[in-house]
Amino acid sequence: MDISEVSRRSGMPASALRYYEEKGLIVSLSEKGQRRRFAPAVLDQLSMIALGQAAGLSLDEIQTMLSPNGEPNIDRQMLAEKAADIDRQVLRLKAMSKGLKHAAQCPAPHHAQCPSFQALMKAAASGALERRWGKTRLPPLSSTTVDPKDQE
Amino acid sequence: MDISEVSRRSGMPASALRYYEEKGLIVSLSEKGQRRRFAPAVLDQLSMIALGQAAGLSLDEIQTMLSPNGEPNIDRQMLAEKAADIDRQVLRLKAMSKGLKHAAQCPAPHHAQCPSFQALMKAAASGALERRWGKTRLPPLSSTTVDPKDQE
DNA sequence: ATAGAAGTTCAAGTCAACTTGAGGTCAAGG
DNA sequence: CCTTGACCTCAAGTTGACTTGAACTTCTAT
Repeated sequence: MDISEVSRRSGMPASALRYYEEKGLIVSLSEKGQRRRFAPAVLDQLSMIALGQAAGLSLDEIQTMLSPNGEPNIDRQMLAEKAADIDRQVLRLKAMSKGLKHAAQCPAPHHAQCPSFQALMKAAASGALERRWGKTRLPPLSSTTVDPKDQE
Repeated sequence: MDISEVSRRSGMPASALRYYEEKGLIVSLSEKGQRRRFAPAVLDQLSMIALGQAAGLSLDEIQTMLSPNGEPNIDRQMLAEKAADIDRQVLRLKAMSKGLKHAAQCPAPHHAQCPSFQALMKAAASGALERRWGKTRLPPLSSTTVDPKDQE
């Protein structure tokens, strides 16, 4: 498969594929300067990458999970920790979703002043604010926002 | 309260507080060039900001949710969409957590080759890959990684 | 054989959410 | 009075994951 086919089938832009290869997350056959050719298995790997990203893992983390390199026990440890992180994240997200759903149909003129919204959020916030999670930020996660140039 | 007290009580660095004020997420009393003084309510707002971030909202989105400005009905709509986004994200995260937990104690030498891991991941990936979520990326989310300078 | 579509490399740009640094102000304590 | 330290502003730097552009090469189809 050439890069355009992989791009088409995976949904990822060719530039991203080159970037992943440069980072060592995927491999391509043939020499440098020549056109890349990919084995079909690369599609599975791209699924894994996308999934890992959806779960909040960095490319570096995904790489250590997928590549057959150094200590394998550190892996297991790390995986368990990541799973725990994700579980905590799930709890926070559930609370937030609940709060947002309430706010979406709350009769109060402005939800920042709505007492029950405040109560929900305050409950949810305990634990969210206690510690700041290093550099951990969450992005827009806008499924509904599809800016036009993405469609090109 | 002066900025250092807000910083201490909220856990956010002073630089972030200035940044939030510049962006219009919080307000301070007194003139420019003078030292900032904050009303106690700012702590609640900071909780909301942190919580919104934990739920994957951008500062811009948080701002439109919190500020008493333009159309209020666009708000409701957006809130409901965000809640739905978050629910979808929860599903993906649960699948990922499950997969990771399995991988953490899977007997296969390398989980990329473990059949049941692959099955789990493949199931989870359906939907994660179908569409790419605009520019949506997820960050490290490392609760366990506390780099030393954060403690300073 | 040759146009042009599609590929290549490498450097530089982008974006969000901050942080860091330089240089300046101001109030209080010794 | 003068130093110290907490504060101020404004500009520039950081990080991760890519994207974009320029300049060049290589397939593919006519």
